[in-house]
Amino acid sequence: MKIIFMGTSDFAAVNLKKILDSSCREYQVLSVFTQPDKPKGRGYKLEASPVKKLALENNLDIQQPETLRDDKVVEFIKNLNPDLIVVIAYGKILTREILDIPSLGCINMHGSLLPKYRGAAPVQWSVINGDEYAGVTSMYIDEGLDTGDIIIQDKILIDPNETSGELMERLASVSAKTLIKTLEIIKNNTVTRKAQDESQVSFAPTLDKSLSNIDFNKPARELHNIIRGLNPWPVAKINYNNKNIKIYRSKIIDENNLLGKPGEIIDDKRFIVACARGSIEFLEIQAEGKKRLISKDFLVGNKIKIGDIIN
RNA sequence: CGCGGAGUGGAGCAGUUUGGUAGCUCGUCGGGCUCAUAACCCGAAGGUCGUUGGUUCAAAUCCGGCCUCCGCAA
Repeated sequence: MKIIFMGTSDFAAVNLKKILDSSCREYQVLSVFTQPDKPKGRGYKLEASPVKKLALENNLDIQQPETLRDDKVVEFIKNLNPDLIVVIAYGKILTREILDIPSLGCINMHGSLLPKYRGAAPVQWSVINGDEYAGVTSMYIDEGLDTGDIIIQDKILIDPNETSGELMERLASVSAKTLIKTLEIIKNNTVTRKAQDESQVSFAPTLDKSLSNIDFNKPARELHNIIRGLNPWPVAKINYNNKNIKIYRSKIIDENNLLGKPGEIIDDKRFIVACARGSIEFLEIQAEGKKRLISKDFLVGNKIKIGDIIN
C-alpha cells in the first residue's frame, strides 16, 4: 500500500514512526508532507518539525508547501499515485481535489472520541474539563472539520493529576496502534464506517495565552484541571509581587472548605493558596527568567507572605 | 542581528550601584533533647563567585570576548 503521510507535531511523528517500524512491509511511505520550517524561539532560528526530523533520519521524500491550494502540489500528489493519504496534526486543510486522488481515500487520527472535541486541541480540553476518559479516533476525512466517518475508536482512562503533555504522549502511542489497526482493515477491505452523531458534537478550539491567568474565583478542582491542562503550553500563571510565575503542577489540598479570600496565600512553608472553594498547592513553578523549580526549592530563596492576595 | 533576565559551597537566593580575600535560608554529616516530628538546640564539612583576557596595590564587584540557562515575543 502506497501512502503519503502528512503531519507536523510530535504526536504525528510517533504515528509515522509506527508505520515505518511496522514489520509489515506493505506500507510504503512515498512522501512526507509537513509544515515549512518556521523561525522559532530566542533568536528566531529556523526549526524543523518533529515529523521532518524523523523523515530526514529515514531518508524519506519531504514536501513543505506553503499551501495545498496550488496546482503544482496537486499534480505532484497525483503523480505519486498514492493508495492512501494519512493526515495527522498537519495544520493544513485538504481540498476536495486532493481528497479525491488516493484510491483508498484519506484518513485522519484525531485525539478524542469523536464527535466530542472536534478541533485542534482535543487532548488539552479533555484534561481541562476534568474528563474521566480520553481516546483516539481514526476516520475518513471529508471536507468539514473533523466531521468524517469514524473507523475505529480506542479509549483510555485519564489520571486525575495527568498533564496534557503526558496524556498527549500516551495517546500518541495509542493512536499509533489504532492507526496500524486501521491500515490493516483498509488493506483487507474490511472497513466499516460510521457517521458521527451530530447531536453529540462539541468543539476543542486551539488554546491561547488568554487562558493562562489563573482566576482564583473558581473551585480548587477546576483550577487544578486548568493547570494540568495548560501544561506544557501555554502554562497557567499567576502574578505575585509584579512578577509572572508559571504554574506547572499543582495539588488539591482541600476541595470544599472556604479557607481564605480567593487568591490568599494561606501557608508560606508550602505554596498554598485559597480558592473560591477549597485550596490548592503549587508544586512546580517558574518565575520570570528563572529555572523551573519544585516549589520547596523556590521558597528557600523567595519568600511569600501569608495573607497576601494573588492577582 | 527581535526584546529582556540569569550564571556565587548539594539547592534557592543576597552581596555587584559606593572595588579591599563571601553571607542568608535549606540540605548533608556528627552530637544533644524528645514517646515522637518537615520540630528544637550545639557543632562540622563544603565555594579558585560560568569561562577567558584587561584595568588596579587589590575584583564576585569595573571593562571586553566566549559558553550555558531562562522569561517575553513569534
